[in-house]
Amino acid sequence: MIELRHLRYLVAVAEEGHVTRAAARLGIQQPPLTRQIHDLEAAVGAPLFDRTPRGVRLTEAGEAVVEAARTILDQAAALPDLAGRAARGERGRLAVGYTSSAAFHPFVVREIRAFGQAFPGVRLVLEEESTAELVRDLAGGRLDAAFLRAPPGEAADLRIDPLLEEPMAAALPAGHPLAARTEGVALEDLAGETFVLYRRLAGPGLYDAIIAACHAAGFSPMVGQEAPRMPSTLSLVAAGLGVSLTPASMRRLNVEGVTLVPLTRAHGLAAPLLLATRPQGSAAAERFRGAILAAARLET
Amino acid sequence: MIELRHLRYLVAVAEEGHVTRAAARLGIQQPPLTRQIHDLEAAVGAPLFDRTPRGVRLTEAGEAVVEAARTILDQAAALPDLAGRAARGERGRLAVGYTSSAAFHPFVVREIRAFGQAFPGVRLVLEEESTAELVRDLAGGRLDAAFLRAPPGEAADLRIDPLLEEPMAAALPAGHPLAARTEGVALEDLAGETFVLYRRLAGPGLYDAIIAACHAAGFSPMVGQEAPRMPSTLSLVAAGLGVSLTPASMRRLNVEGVTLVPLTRAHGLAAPLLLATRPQGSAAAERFRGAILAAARLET
DNA sequence: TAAAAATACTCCATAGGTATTTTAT
DNA sequence: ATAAAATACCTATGGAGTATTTTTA
Repeated sequence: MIELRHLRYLVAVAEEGHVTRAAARLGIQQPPLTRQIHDLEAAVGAPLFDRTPRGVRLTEAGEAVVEAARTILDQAAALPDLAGRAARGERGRLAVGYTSSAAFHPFVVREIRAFGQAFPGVRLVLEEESTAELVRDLAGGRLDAAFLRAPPGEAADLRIDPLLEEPMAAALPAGHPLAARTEGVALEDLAGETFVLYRRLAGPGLYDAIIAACHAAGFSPMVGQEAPRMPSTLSLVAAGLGVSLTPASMRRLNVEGVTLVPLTRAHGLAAPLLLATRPQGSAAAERFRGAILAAARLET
Repeated sequence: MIELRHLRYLVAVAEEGHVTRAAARLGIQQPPLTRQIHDLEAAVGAPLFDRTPRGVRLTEAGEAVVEAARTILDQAAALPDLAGRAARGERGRLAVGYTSSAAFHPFVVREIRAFGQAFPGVRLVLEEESTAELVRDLAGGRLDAAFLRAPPGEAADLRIDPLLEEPMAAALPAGHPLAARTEGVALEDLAGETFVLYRRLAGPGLYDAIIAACHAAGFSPMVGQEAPRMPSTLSLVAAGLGVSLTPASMRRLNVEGVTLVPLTRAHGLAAPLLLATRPQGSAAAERFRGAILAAARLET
C-alpha cells in the first residue's frame, strides 16, 4: 500500500540524486530508505531510479511519478489550511433566500454582494421564495439564511434578527389625484380608497399591520384585491384596481403607471427587514449572520 | 504526519457515517480506526466529524477534507498506471530534429504527426536545425531523434537508420530552356550550367555526392554559389544565379520562379533520408524509432 | 437505555537502526 | 580502490486488537 511517506522519500532521493544524502536529510539511515524506495518501486510496478556508483538517477517512470508525487504532497500539505478555512466558514456553500419584497432592498443586494466578495471561497446560492417557503426551507436545511419582511408565526425555532425599519410608501396609479403630492401623503388621505394588498400565506405580517395602522388612522380599509407577491401588487395598482402600501425600497421596481409617494403619519406602520437563520447553523452561515448584523448596526 | 492511510480511513468513515461499520469494511477494529481519525483531526487542526449516538456526521471542515482526500487518493491510485506508461514510452517528452531539406519530406511530416496522435501522452518538441547542430544536440541529449539527409562523419556514437532513398530533381530557373522538359532531364544535360549547391558545414554529404555524380556523368560542375540551407538554394536559383539539384520532395516548397524537373539518369545520385538516434535512448525515443522504421519499411 | 464512540491496555507488524556485503566504475 | 547501494538481521515505534467505559439522543 502506497503511503505519503513513500512519496516524501521518493522526492527527497530524487532531489538529492543520492540515497545516503537523502537519508541524512530525512533524518533516517540509508538502508531503511533504500527499502522504502524498493517497496515503492514494487508498488508502482516499475523501477524509478537507475543505480550508478555515484548515486541514483530517475528513470522516465521515476520522472513521471515524482512529478505526480509532488502535487499529491502539496495537496496533502494544504489539508490543514483547507480544514481551518472550512471550519471558519471561509469556504463552503451558503444558501440565502429572500422574499420578493426584500429582493429590492438596497441593503440586501449590497450586503450579499459584499459577503460574496469578502469570502470568495463560499459558493453563494440565492433563492427568491415566499415567506412560507423560506421558513420551510430554512427548517429543512435547504437554506442557511433568509431575508424576511415579517416574523413568521410559531416558526420552527429559527433565530430572527431585526435588521432595519424601512418607511412605507403609498403606491398610487399614475393618474391618481394624490400621485402629485411628492412631499408625501398621510395614511388618513387614503381612507375611502380601495386597497390592493400583499397576502401572506402563513402567519401575521404586513397585511395585518396595514389593517391595524388604518384602524389607528381612524378608518377601516376596503380591500379589493389580494396579490400573492409584492411585485404583482404594484401591477394591480398600475391596472387601476386600487392603491397599496409597500416598503419604500419598492421604488426600485419602477413599475410603469405606478407612483410611490412617501407615507407621512404612518401611525406606526413600517416595513421591518429581518434576517432568519437556523440556530447552530454552518460556520459560513454564522459568518454571514455576523456580517449582516454588523452592517445593519452601521446602517442605523 | 498525515499518511494516505488516514485519508483512506476518513473516506470510509465519511461514506459509512459510522465508525464501527467503516472499521468492518476496512477489515480492522473500531478503536484503532477511532484513533486514526482522531490523529487526522489533530494533524488537520479541526474536528472532521460530529459524533452522535447513531454514528458520525461530517463537519464542514470534514466535507472539505474528504473532497480533497478523494482526489489525492485517486491520484495516488493512478501512480502505477502512470509509471507503467512512462516506462513504456507512452508519455514523456520527445525532441525530434530535422534538417531544412527533410522538413519538406511528406514521410517525415506524416510520421511525426502519426506518432503524436498515437501517443498523446508524449509531448513532441520539434526543431529545425543544420545537420551539425542536430548531431551536436543529439549527442548532448537535447534531441532524442533527428531526420538527416546524409550520414554525419565520425559522429559521436549515434545509431543511423536509413529510411528512404528519394530521387533527385533538377531545380531550374523558370525561364530556363530545360524547364519545359517535364518528363525529366538527365544529369548530362546540366553540364556547362553554373551550380548553386547546399553547403553542409560538417562532413561529407549531398555536396560531395553531387560532385561525384557529375564526374560520373562525365563533367565537372561549375559551382557558382553555396547556400547555407536547402531552401535558400532554391531562392538563389530563382534569382537566376544557376541551377541546382535537390531532393524531389522540395517540390513542396513551391518557390516562385523555380521549376523542379525529375532527374533521369542520375548516375547513382539520390537523397537518402536517415534517422539518427542515441543508443539506449529514452523509452519514448525507442518507441519513436520503432514506429519510424516500421513506417519506412512499409513505404518501400 | 441502548447503540455507538472513546479510553485503557496489550500485542505485533513493520519502519527504522546497525553491521556487512555487493556492485560498478 | 572506493563510494554508494543492497542485503541481513535486530530494535522499537506505533498501528491494530481486546476489554471496558463514557456519551448522548
